[in-house]
Amino acid sequence: MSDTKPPHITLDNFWPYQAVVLADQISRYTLSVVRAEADLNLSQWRVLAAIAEKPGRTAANVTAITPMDKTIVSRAVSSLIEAGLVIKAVDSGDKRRSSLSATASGQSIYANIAAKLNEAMISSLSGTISPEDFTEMLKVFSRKMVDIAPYLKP
Amino acid sequence: MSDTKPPHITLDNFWPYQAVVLADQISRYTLSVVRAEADLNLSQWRVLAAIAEKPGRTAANVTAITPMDKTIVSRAVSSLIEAGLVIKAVDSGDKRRSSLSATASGQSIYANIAAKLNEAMISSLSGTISPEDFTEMLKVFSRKMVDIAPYLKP
DNA sequence: CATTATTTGTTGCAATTGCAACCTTTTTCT
DNA sequence: AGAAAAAGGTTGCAATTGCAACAAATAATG
Repeated sequence: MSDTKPPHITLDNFWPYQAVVLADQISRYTLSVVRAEADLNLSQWRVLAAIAEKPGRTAANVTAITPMDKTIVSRAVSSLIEAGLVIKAVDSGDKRRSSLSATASGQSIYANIAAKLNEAMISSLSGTISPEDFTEMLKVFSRKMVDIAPYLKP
Repeated sequence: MSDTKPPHITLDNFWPYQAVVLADQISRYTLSVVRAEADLNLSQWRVLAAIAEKPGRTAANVTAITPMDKTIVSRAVSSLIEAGLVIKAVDSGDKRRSSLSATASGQSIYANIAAKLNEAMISSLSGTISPEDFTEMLKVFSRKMVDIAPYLKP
């Protein structure tokens, strides 16, 4: 289908690498906000966000939508519970799983940080690209992920 | 300028988070290829790539184009030298810096892994979006991050 | 020129992560 | 039903990272 000559690949024109660099910047920025607003690390923040935005998720659910493995989620949940931001309720039908939800305090911290992150990201968009175009780009991004997935779990 | 109602943010519609998830998948896939082809970790691979694609770079140069801090680069360079993939030449004009370059063995490993990664990523794009469009998209993303940068280094 | 500040790179140490092994509870298979 | 396999979580340990403190060399300043 394509007989285009293989282009010379360097880090700065290899999109997967650029995506990694970008994500690293996003993570560092996020971490700085999270640290300024609460005593949490990035993993804990991600788990709290996943639970707060949709109460009732189990650890496995959180693992599925997150770039963390179950080890990290398990530890993050423990510390969030200890910190009083999350509570765990063992499922009555299946004693292996527990549904997680944020306490009032957890919800409040989540809402506060989410608002700050959202504001920063939104403002970074203004004047560069329309929200519609950006949404379109995001869809492409997501599709990429699906395409790449088969390579990922060999 | 904008009085659009604040949308409800969740992880799956918050683009910075999606970018992080995508990057994580890319990194994991890259690591699997790197491990299959050489005895290197991700940091070592990134440093090797940076040096092999443009010989003469210093550790500071590598740090600048990479999502790693100088600590990690320093350690990666040490191990790459020890493994015989990279050599270091102290700059005659400025004895603090050393210009780095890949040995024949380092070049060969680099070329091999880069080709495999490139092939996989290209094929993952086919039929969804052209590499050019995708690169364009990434540029927009990068510009975003430049906008955010002021928030980043407080 | 002497002193102070910057740049380049390295090292120690604590925090975070990744992997594998493991325990329980369900599910599947015969 | 009973045995084997799978799912949901947890824990130990080694590898990797991040941060701060340092040393050495060069640049900047009075």
